[in-house]
Amino acid sequence: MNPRYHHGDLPAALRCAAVDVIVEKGLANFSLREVARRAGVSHAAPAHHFGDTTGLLTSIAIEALTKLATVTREAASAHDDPVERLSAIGRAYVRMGQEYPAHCEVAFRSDLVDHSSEAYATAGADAFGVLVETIEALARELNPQLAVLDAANLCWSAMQGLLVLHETMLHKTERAGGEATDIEETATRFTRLLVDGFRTR
Amino acid sequence: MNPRYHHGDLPAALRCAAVDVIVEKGLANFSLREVARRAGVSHAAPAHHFGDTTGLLTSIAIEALTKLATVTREAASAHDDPVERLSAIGRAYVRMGQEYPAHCEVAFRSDLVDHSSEAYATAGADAFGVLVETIEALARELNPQLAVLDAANLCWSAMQGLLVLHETMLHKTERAGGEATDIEETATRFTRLLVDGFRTR
DNA sequence: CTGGGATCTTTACGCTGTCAAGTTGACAAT
DNA sequence: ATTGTCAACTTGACAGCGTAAAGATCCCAG
Repeated sequence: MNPRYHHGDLPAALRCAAVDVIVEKGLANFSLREVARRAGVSHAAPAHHFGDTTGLLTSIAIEALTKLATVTREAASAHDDPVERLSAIGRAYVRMGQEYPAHCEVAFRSDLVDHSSEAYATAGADAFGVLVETIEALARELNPQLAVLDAANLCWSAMQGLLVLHETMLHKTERAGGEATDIEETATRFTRLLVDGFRTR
Repeated sequence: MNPRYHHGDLPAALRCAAVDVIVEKGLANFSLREVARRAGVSHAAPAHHFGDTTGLLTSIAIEALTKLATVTREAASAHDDPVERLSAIGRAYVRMGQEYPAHCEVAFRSDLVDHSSEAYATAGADAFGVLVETIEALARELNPQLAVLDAANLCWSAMQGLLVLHETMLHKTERAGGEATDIEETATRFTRLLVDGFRTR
């Protein structure tokens, strides 16, 4: 269509290459030069578009949050019952963590992304909005006095924590001779515990 | 007492220097050479003791988990009521995240620490044990059918997520014109929600 | 007092991010 | 048609980094 200098859309190509690098070599061994190499451009090209490693990773984080909003919104729309909706959102969250590990690894790393970015904030707010809406519906139906924002933050924290700690949890149960648990099932059980609480009812 | 080559205990000195570097320049700009410089030794000395960046950071992660076990155990022992105990553990967890940010930033970063380390696994199991014991007591008193392991994992995930997301949460409420919330208070409210659930009782 | 192993230093190499300066292409005004 | 200008890269150079190999220094066992 509109080929610019050498590429159609170099920033997007660089984002893809970056994701590949992260998946293959890990975030610790990530390098801008390697990214440039894979995209077939000179080593300084990324800096021109993103300025910085932080710039490139922030761009990926924004992609991640945008996709997260889409995925959870879809999952939520498949159910009427708010509890089911919440459960579906949780599953969608951790499923995305499996399907796009690089994106999710970057999304909330405050040392790697530019938190003052406007686009990052709005994308995050959008994704969080899906959760808040669902919990508002849940509150309307099950508990008008529920502190909606706290509950939403707790859900988010729980799923985020699950994503980060799942590997550790697996190692732990493995050591104890237990059976490996699927992360989506765990997310479902977490949701049930969140809604019902630890006490008997 | 027993000064070896140049130091009394170089590995410990290196760990301290590493923590300082992380606090000052962030994990992203961490470098072994800088650590060596601060400890007053040659740039290759760290490698001799820890082999690798991963080795040094794993060592710090083990310190973190050990301290976490101590801190939460202390906090728990101050209360009799298991719900209060759980709440105190949560507060202790996030308080440690504030007091030892470098340690906590490293502790669960699967890309930076060696998960196959024996010491790391046992330290983690010890810290987790405190939580499990408390929740077992809670289950005995409030709900014999509670899935203790799930509940413990959920608590851990929630507090870990809170630690990671708290900065993001602040940015969010700030944008919405809300008041800044203390992380320990948030942890307390999270615990209450976890125990009571989202439904009315 | 004499080896030998542990602890650290020195030297050297390739890779990295960053900066300054140059090159190339597209397009608008003249 | 030429020129000017701007964006999109490339090229070259530099200091800092991790790592590995080889040398120096200390401690202690025999």
